[in-house]
Amino acid sequence: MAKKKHELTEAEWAIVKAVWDNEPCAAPTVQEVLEKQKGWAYSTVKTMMDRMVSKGLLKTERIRNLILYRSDVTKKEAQKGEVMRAVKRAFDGALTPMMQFMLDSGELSKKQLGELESMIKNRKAKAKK
Amino acid sequence: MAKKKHELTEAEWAIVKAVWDNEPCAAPTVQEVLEKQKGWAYSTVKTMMDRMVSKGLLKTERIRNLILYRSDVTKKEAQKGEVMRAVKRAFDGALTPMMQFMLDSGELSKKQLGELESMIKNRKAKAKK
DNA sequence: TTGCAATCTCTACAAATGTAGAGTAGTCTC
DNA sequence: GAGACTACTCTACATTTGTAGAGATTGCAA
Repeated sequence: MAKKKHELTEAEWAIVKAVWDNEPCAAPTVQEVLEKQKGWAYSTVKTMMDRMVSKGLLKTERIRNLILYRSDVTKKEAQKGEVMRAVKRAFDGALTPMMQFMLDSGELSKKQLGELESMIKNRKAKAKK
Repeated sequence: MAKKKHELTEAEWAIVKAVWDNEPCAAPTVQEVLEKQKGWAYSTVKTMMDRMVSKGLLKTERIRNLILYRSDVTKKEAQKGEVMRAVKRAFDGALTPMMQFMLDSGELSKKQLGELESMIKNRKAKAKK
């Protein structure tokens, strides 16, 4: 089975995050969360969730007439899909130039840079093995 | 004037890259590039390019009946738009977790890690000032 | 049993995005 | 001038994504 591509739309992100935070949960639960964040109506949310089921992003379990939703894409999978899409589009698939771009953005504090440096050292040590 | 948000669609990326590589250029030039890459017909490309003009991503200059296109978004602006969209969607707007995620991806060689480490040190030194 | 709340289903529409063919217009060469 | 070539214009359609109201169904409490 081919590796599934997880490239979520803006609305799908909002929904899957709400599901991650509440799963297993019913559609009205997700709708309440997104009513506050986006002002979405129940039928909006339900429609999109059912589409996400069709797309393999969510899965359902029926208990009597209640439908419980669970995510079928992990947070890491979704994040990877988003990151790799950005890398592919904006940096022709090259991870390092994108990291350099982010470092050059000037939005990282000295502390954050220090943390990243430590992480890189750890990474290098492991890569040495 | 508010800062424009540059979040390009998949097709827009393909087109703007071709324009960057050839500007100023006419639509048929872009189409030839994308015919090879995507199999797109002239009218497909022209339509999308004109929509991009409406969206402020490209601009035109008419010389007799020939229309020359130029990008109205720089590579850096477009890259920033893509990166920040990914950060916002997948990491709730936090740059550092995304960089950590990328470091954890295991796709960087020891050499690349070393280069990044050097860059971070430079960045830290500058941030100290 | 009835009424109400909760949830689901059905259906619809709009905008954005992707895709393209047919027709028109201008220029250049013969 | 005619024809060929190049580029533009006009128009259309499909899919995807976003958005939602109205109606139907089920379960529980009174």
